[in-house]
Amino acid sequence: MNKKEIAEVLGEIGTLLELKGENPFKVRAYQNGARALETLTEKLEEVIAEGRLNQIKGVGDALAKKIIELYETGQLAFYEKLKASVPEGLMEMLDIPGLGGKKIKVLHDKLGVDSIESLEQVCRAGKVAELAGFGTKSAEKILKGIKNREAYSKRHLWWNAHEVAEPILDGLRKLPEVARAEHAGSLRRNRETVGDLDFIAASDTPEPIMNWFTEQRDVAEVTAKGETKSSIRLDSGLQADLRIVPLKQFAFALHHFTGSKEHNVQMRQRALSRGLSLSEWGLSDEQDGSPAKNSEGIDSEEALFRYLDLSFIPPELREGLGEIEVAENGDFPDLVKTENLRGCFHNHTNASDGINTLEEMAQAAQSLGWEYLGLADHSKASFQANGLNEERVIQQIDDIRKLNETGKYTAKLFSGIECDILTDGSLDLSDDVLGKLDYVVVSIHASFTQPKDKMTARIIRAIEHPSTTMLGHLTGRLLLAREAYEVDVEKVVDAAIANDVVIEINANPHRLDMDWRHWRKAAAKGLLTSINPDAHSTDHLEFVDAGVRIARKGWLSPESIINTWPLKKVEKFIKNRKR
DNA sequence: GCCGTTTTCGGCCCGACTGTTTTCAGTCG
Repeated sequence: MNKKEIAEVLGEIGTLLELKGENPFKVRAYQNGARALETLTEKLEEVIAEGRLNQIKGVGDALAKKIIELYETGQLAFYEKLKASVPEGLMEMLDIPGLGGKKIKVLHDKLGVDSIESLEQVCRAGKVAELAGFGTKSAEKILKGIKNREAYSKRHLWWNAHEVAEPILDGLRKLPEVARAEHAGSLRRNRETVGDLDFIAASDTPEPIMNWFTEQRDVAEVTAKGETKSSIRLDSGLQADLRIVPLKQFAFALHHFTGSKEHNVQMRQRALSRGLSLSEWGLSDEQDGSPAKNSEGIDSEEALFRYLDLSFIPPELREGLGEIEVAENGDFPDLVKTENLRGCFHNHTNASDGINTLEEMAQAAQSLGWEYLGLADHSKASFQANGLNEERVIQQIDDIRKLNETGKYTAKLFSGIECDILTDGSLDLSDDVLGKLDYVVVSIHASFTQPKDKMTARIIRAIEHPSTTMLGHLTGRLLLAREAYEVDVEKVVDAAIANDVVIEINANPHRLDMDWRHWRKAAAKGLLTSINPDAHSTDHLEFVDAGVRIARKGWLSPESIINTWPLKKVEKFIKNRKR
């Protein structure tokens, strides 16, 4: 079993133990162990061979033994036995709001509930309301949760969540009682998907704000309403939380609710190591609870980090992945901003499956103030997308050359192609035609189910083609819709570096591929990227903003991103790429 | 189950809200 699969098993053990009513700290130990494996950058094989498993923070002797058993045999007796002792139906009951391990255990032990169906039956029969610790409201809430569980448990694309969140934040800021307001949570951290929305507001008079928040249009349900916190469920199924704190606590609350959980745990541990307790309300003496010395002046996150001798950690880096160690020793790289972009390279026109003409795309790029735009329509194997054959490619090269010569648009147009990587790793167009293009993006659009080693070799062969400039959407994933295909990312990254090939950040909000989790390490090894919107219309060019957010999340600064480079430098780069 | 200038036991991040209870457990983030 590989690292990822083992981490999944450990995580599931945690859930199963939770359902058995085990010690919550033991549950967390398994979850921590799973996470430690997921974020392990070394090869698991080597760590095991060198007997260093239990040196990983969060992995002790017990977990190390289980990891080795899973790694060597693909099975774990402890896990099999545990799984057999918990009805499968209990796992999915955790998705129902208000039900956690303890309540599910009671329902199972007292009423024999072993599935969502049987849970619904006992609720309707009035048996749940009679249980100690439950009541009529609990039963109603469970029934509602069952009815809506698909909508409630669904995550949302960052792009869509952002569209919902923006007007709410604007509305909050316009209220006279609100001194400051921000969004927090995974939206602020630029995660590719968002579970719910978090808003933080500063005010001394929370009541009218809470009323406004819970009475907005599109509110399907108010699930909590208090002085400092309210929760609503929107018609889309998306949940939104609002916290209101006095202005003095705003920085602490904003930091706290921005998270991540892992980042917060580490920050609190850092505070504790200095005899201080950190919460959303401030910093206090761990012993007597009095406010920490000189902490009353902390009115921004910058000041909070400074107080703990850390440089400012940008929100998107707060994932508990080593950012605190870096902040201890100095500053972060100068993260890329949307205004650093001077163009982009993976765009379609109506020659293949885009909806706008070449000229409309050129005009749109110019309106964005860009210096250049690369056109990369599909190649002929993408028949469904009206891909271009050799003849049409030659024609388009000519069209682009002529349009450039008219000087009609200030943005220089590059002629490229999004060339299909065929099943065996060869490219879909003749070498002769590929050689005539300014640049070539290579992508996979078919045969997604090849085994990992075959898929990896296929992509690497395409990378090694002398005309290849960059690799498009590395894993083919569609967020929340289609899994990535199996591929050894590390090997592909190494091959790209060895061949001077760029790996794009596909900025389409459904893709955001290659994943941000790989970029910090890959860029440190020398990999370059291009933030590409994969635009199929002029409107789609704005997707680059989603790509910039992911690049920031991957710790990238403009030097690693070729479409932040000036025209001359980019021209030279893609020209020199041709071998 | 993990971890250790409180080191092999006894902690483990912290607080709000709900629903049930009548002082608090469970859930959630």
